[in-house]
Amino acid sequence: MKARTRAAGTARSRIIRAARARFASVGFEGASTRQIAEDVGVAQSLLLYHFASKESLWKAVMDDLFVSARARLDEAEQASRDATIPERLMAVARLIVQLAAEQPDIHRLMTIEGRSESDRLRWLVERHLRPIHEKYIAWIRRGQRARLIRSGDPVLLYYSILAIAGTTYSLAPEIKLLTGTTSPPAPAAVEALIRSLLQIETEAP
Amino acid sequence: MKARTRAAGTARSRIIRAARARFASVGFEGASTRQIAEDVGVAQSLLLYHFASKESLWKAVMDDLFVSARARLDEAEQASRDATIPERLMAVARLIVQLAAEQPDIHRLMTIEGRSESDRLRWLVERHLRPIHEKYIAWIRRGQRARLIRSGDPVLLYYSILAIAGTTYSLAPEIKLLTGTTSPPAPAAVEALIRSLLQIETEAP
DNA sequence: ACAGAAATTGATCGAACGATCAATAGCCGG
DNA sequence: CCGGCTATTGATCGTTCGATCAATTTCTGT
Repeated sequence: MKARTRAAGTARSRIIRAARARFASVGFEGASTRQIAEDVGVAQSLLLYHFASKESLWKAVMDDLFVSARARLDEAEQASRDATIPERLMAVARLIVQLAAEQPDIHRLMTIEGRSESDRLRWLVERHLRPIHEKYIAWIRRGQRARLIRSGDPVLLYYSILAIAGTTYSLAPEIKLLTGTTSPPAPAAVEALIRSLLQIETEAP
Repeated sequence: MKARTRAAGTARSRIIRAARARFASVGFEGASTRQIAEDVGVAQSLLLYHFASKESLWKAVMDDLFVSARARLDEAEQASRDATIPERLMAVARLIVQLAAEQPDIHRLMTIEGRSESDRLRWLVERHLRPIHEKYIAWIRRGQRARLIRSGDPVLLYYSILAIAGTTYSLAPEIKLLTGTTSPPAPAAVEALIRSLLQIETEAP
């Protein structure tokens, strides 16, 4: 059992990593299990041994992504436990920017899936997105009631944060072609933009 | 000749419209010419008669999209000819928001293509994106020199405008599933967010 | 060392893919 | 009313897709 998990783990995780990259660049329908298998260097039939179908492989990729993301979000929440609501929100936003910069595939995968009402999107919303999003949208509401965050539809504000944080890094290939710039913007610059957007005053300690 | 163009026009344009929807929802690789043909109600071979290949169909979709978009952008520029740079930029931003709301497929298509460095992206950047983007990025620079727009990387600011304007409407299915909201945010609310982002003072006439 | 379970492979299925092409239907100028 | 072009179709090619399965290698517990 221990050994099985370890042995399968390495192959499984290599498959998940390759699948994440493929799904992120050409979408679910465009990605092929054969191409993913070739990326990893294993037989195509091995993919469907570890994951019953292409769809369960996709779900495994998403689970893998969100389990670690949610753990880090919980950390950030705990670390900012004693701060004001706007600053707690900015702490979360900072982590979101950081995650987007480290793994632009996250935003790519979500924008690919979020645009058409599919069964996969429904699964993703109920399993991962709702628990995260509803919490932070509630935070925005609290901040607005205290007049510490600009007014306006909290959902719109929340998705704008995700949009700014993600787009900058997920569209890096386009920006590179357009400007010739090789290195993407620093997370701190993106964070400052989000602060402007929410009209949160910079702390003056 | 006249009759050919008209007769071909209707079929051609119906194919382009259906192809745009398919490419926007499942990406280039995921879309199939057979599925598009079925949407239109014509034979699959007709697609490859009007457009030599799947790739030229995609290019025709993009041309169709950008020709009208650029015309409307030119209009907006002309109409705001005598305003200050920040207000001219806001006029353009307002139109971008409006376009994104009317045709969310635009943003979907661009975010699908912009994430991996493909020949199609190179074609898109050189043919359509560069002429548009470079102009407005230069506008942002001018506004910053006059201290009328917040400082920071102009490219980052520009892509943030596109991100906020587009994401709100292109991720409508996700937002609908998450919140149950049926109607997307009003363009005016999105425009106000962009104004906050750029730290452009509201006109006080 | 060996039995049994787990991991991995190669062959193969039917379906769908992009593309090609010959045949036909529809139209317009004369 | 017909001759010539255009638009449209249906059949078909080779390839690739997701999936299944039996055979084989690799590992593990005893």
